[in-house]
Amino acid sequence: MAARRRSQPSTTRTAILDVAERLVQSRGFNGFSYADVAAELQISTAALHYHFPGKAELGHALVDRYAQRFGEALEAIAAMGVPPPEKLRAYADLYLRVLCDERMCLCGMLAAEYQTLPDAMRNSVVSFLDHNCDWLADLLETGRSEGSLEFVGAAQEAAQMIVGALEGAMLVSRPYANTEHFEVIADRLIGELTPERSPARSR
Amino acid sequence: MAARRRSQPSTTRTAILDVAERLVQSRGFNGFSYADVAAELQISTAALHYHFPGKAELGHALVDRYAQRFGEALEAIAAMGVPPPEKLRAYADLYLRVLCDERMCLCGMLAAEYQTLPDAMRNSVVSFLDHNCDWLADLLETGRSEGSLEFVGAAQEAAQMIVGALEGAMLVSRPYANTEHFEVIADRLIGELTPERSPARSR
DNA sequence: GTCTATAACGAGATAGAC
DNA sequence: GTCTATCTCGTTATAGAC
Repeated sequence: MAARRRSQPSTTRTAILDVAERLVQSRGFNGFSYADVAAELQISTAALHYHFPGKAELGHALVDRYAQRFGEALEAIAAMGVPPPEKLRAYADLYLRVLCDERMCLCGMLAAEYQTLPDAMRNSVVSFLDHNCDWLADLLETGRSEGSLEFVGAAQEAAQMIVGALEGAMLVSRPYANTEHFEVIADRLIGELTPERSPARSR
Repeated sequence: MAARRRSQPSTTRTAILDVAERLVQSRGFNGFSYADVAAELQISTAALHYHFPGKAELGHALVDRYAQRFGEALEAIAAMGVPPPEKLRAYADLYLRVLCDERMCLCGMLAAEYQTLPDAMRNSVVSFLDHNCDWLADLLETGRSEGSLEFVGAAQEAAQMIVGALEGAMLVSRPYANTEHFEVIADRLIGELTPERSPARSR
């Protein structure tokens, strides 16, 4: 029972985070309200304020939880025991899975609203992007040294491009309400990093 | 005097659009209010309602004007009498100039907030993206047939990737409050489309 | 065209009972 | 932990005077 209490961070708190997360990812931090979350959970907004004193605190908890989960997903991919190109594909699939749920990446959404965010949230958004870039740069460098990935210049810069391009792919895909738009971009990105065994036509 | 009146769509109306445009590009459509615009122009919100009955109408006017200006910029580039790679660079520079002003692309911002937008605005955002893709696909196809640009697969798909990647580059660059992040991505994008002999980096 | 005044509503937040 | 009730403020919008 003690063990259970320790691993149970209040079921309501988690439910609030889950609903708020989906709302922010689909409508933006400035596009949802405590009332929206409360209505969906059939509780009062006062209950929300018990768990999260203000919207800023809720937002901060959201992005921190998201970043932690994403970080765990990255570790899982890193541990996967497949070659770098497949890990790169698995990375892009993380984004695709979010998009399939008709959501934008939480931190991509918050990046758009960056200038209106509380300070604490801003820092967490930048940390998320940095962490992704670092992880990717490491993967890219490993792949290049093995010969399984090909790119010019610094791995950090190639990583920046991948993160930016995937976030942008999600951004422009959602208005079309399909995932093909995203997949086309992800495929091209990965294709450009993968050595060509059968050279493409070029004059 | 008649000519003047014809080419003068009310100086206040234009001023409202200018201020609102900047606010939406920096804070989002859900992150600004009539009061913000009114305060900056030192007029009342009632005056705003005279020119634009509601926020939806103002938003629609904003995105339509933006799309028209962007379209004119594309025509100007198309008419430039330089080879396709330079036109591609000029295209990326359109985005860079927006970012230098600490703004997101208006339609990129609205794409993030897409699910909260009035219908009329939604359609205009999609039209903007489509127009950009079509224009780029045409440029890419021309470049490939000339041998000045290189890419695999359909021009439409390569164009989708460029639009998505540039929008994403703006998105992730703004939290870093510099343009280098964007420029790194733009340079890589262009570099990948340019045959090896001339790396041709500007700056 | 622009103003003041105000209505109508929603959002974020707090107090205090249970 | 959750509720009801309430408060304050900001936002959108309208009415009517000038």
